[in-house]
Amino acid sequence: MSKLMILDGNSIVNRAYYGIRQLNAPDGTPTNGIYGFLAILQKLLENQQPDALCVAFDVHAPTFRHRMYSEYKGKRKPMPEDLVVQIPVLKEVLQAMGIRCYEKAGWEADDILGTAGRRCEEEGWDCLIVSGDKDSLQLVTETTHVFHVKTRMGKTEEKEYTPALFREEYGFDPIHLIDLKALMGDPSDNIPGVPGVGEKTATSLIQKYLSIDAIYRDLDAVEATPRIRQKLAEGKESAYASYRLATIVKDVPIDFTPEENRWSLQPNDTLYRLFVRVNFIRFLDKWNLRQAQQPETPVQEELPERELGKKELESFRKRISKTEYIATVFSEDLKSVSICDGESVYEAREETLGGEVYAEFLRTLLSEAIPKVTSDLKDLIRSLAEAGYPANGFIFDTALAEYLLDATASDYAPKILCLKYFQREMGAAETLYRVYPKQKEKILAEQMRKLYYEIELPLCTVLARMEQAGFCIDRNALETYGAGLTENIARLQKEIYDKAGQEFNINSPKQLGQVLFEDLKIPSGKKTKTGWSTNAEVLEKLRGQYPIVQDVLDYRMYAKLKSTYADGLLRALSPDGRLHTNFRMTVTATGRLSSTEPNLQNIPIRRELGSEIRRMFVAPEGRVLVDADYSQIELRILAHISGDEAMREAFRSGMDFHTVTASQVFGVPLEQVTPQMRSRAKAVNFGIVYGISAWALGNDIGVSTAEAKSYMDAYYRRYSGVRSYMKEIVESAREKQYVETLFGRRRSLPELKSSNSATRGFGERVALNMPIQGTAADIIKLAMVNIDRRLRAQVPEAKLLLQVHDELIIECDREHAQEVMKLLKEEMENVVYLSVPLIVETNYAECWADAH
DNA sequence: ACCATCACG
DNA sequence: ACGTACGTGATGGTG
Repeated sequence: MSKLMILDGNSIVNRAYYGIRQLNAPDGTPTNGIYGFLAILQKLLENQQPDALCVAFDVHAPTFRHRMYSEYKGKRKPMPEDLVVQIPVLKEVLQAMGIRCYEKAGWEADDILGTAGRRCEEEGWDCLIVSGDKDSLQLVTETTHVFHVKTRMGKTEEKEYTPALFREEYGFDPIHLIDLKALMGDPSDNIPGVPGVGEKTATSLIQKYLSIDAIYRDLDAVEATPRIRQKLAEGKESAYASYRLATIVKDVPIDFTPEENRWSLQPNDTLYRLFVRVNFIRFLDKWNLRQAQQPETPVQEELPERELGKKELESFRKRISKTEYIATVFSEDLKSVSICDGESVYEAREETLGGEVYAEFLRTLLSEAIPKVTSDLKDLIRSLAEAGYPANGFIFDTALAEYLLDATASDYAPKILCLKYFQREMGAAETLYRVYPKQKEKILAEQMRKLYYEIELPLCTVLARMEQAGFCIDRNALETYGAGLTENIARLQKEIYDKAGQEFNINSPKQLGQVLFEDLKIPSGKKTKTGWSTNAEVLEKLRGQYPIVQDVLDYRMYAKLKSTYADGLLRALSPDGRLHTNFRMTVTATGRLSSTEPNLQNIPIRRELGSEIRRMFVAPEGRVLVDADYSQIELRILAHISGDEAMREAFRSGMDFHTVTASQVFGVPLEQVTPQMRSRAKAVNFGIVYGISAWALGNDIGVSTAEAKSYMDAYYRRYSGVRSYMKEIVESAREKQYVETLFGRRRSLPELKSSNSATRGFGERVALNMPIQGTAADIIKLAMVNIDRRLRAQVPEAKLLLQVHDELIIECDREHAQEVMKLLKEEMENVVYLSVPLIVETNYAECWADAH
């Protein structure tokens, strides 16, 4: 049998809009509703594979229901403005996809869904109604199912309602949903129902009597309290009116046949251009859309492409040494490179030219004299260095540039940039050649020259060297440590099975939740999302009362250390006995680096057992590790940019900042600050940096929201400059749609325009946090560039190994340790002058644990 | 592919 | 009435 799928357009786009984060087209118009709609549609197409497809929309006009009942509100609250503007674009997209949209003045989308369902039944089709609205469940029959989509706690839940499933949940047939609504009403639509009868009463009445007709046929026989019977009697008219309002119409006068909606996706140029325009690159790939024709206004013909032969090499060398710049794109194995000089695209291959000639060609190409643009420069420098080629003359990295221009984009590959800048596709080398001048102009116009040319670009070389150097690991010690963990895991596993009286997979939160909170009936295992929450915060509270919970906590700790660290790091260890991480420069929204394969920025330290792992991060014989870390850099930056004199003074005094804060917030002399007061003050300080709410703070330190609020009020009284700064930065962000660091790094904040209060709240917290976290990132990056330069001149054997956001680790010969510590402290503390001192603590030892 | 969890600053 | 810290990455389980 054929199947038609019909979507309730307004309700799905609403779910989509609230379900995903803010998203904008390059021209700044919001697109999250459309994107979410298409994401839902794409998933549905994959799972349901309908033969026919269409969408129903509400029309903004009074319906027969309004005429029937003047108070009728129609669908819920008005659509937010930044979703309203997306609807025409969504319809444009649907049209380009060849999907029919139905709407009819005087009826709601629900009525069109009902009509579609009936016509399908008449024609012998199955029908699947997709909606985020429960009203349409009254339409469920054996052949018409309702696919209900809802978003809860940030995730989407989907359910396909059959008559059986509906009965299971409600206890009566789908058609009687109308009777239920007739009794209980619907405040959001202003359907009155029977005053005084709520959901519970209404549900049990309908379960027993099925319909309002049956109830009113013999009201005196209805089993209910006299009071309820009285309400029912008084509300009879209202109930029948509500019944009519709640009934979905199944014969809207529209032309509709399932047949006319037969559908499969036909890629076409209009759709392609539309997706490029709104930057839906993901769907281009997912739906295999390719440019079919040349764009109507071609930018320029694509450049001719040819392979370089041996004989041409000499003249080619001369040619490129005279051009202003060229773009180069290397294959991953470096065995070929394509080059664009603005007139042609050339391909040089080791295979054709021969190893010797190709190598010689590369050496020329990589000289300082030939200015080159590329993408992912840091990775290229590292690959080239590992193959024995020094890389010189790279003047621009398009991915890195775009990261400064748009820090929250997810992909900076040439292909993506090409679509973004030229709305078409071309070869990678040609893309880089053409994108470079445009990006450079923007970088300069946005005052990012220093950030780009003096921090990010030079940092590529520094990071490439750090990755290549790698961190030396004591393999034997790590293996022994891992074996110790294994023993403990086995012991705890046995213990847990014993106490639970059954065997199960402790690593499965689902099974664990089942065992703890259902089988063992441990109480207050509240907090559900997709089941029981079993995280450390929850278990911590039950630990004292239930020995098995303590075992689970221990088990978790050992299992984590074993899988991620002991086994994970050993797996990543190179034959040279070192861990070579990959620093990623274009990932974070704030300007920080990230570290992968392996991540060396999250090696344990907070707990004793975990921090043992840092003993296995060592210096080779005769060498030491020098560790330097900024003390309270983020709070110092806050003191600087907020201009708060009290806070600045606290840092200038050189005393422990959290203690000073505690003394001021709790109004006691410094020497009377207790450890608990200090720790609470510390939490408040952190909260301020993150963009605090009293609720979250209270939750974090285990006091009531009211108490947390009193701390915050005291904090703001004492540091009033911080409060006014926080106000100002959010205001400025709202106005400019972005925030920036001291060095001019930006993060755009479309979230602040959202009509969704949660999204807006997020935007506000980001506005508070990004300038602080980002400035700290800028500062340490600049320090790294300077340190690297000085080390190479002054202590060439010393090597930077690792950066962990506010910490640097260097490996050097033991006899240079003092000199390196001095150099680090000097460079890090004086990299920039703020209104408060930057303080760096240094230390050295043979392993990371002792050096920190 | 996505979630829950947990490691870090 | 709701939903709540900021920024990351790796792992094992699950559908």
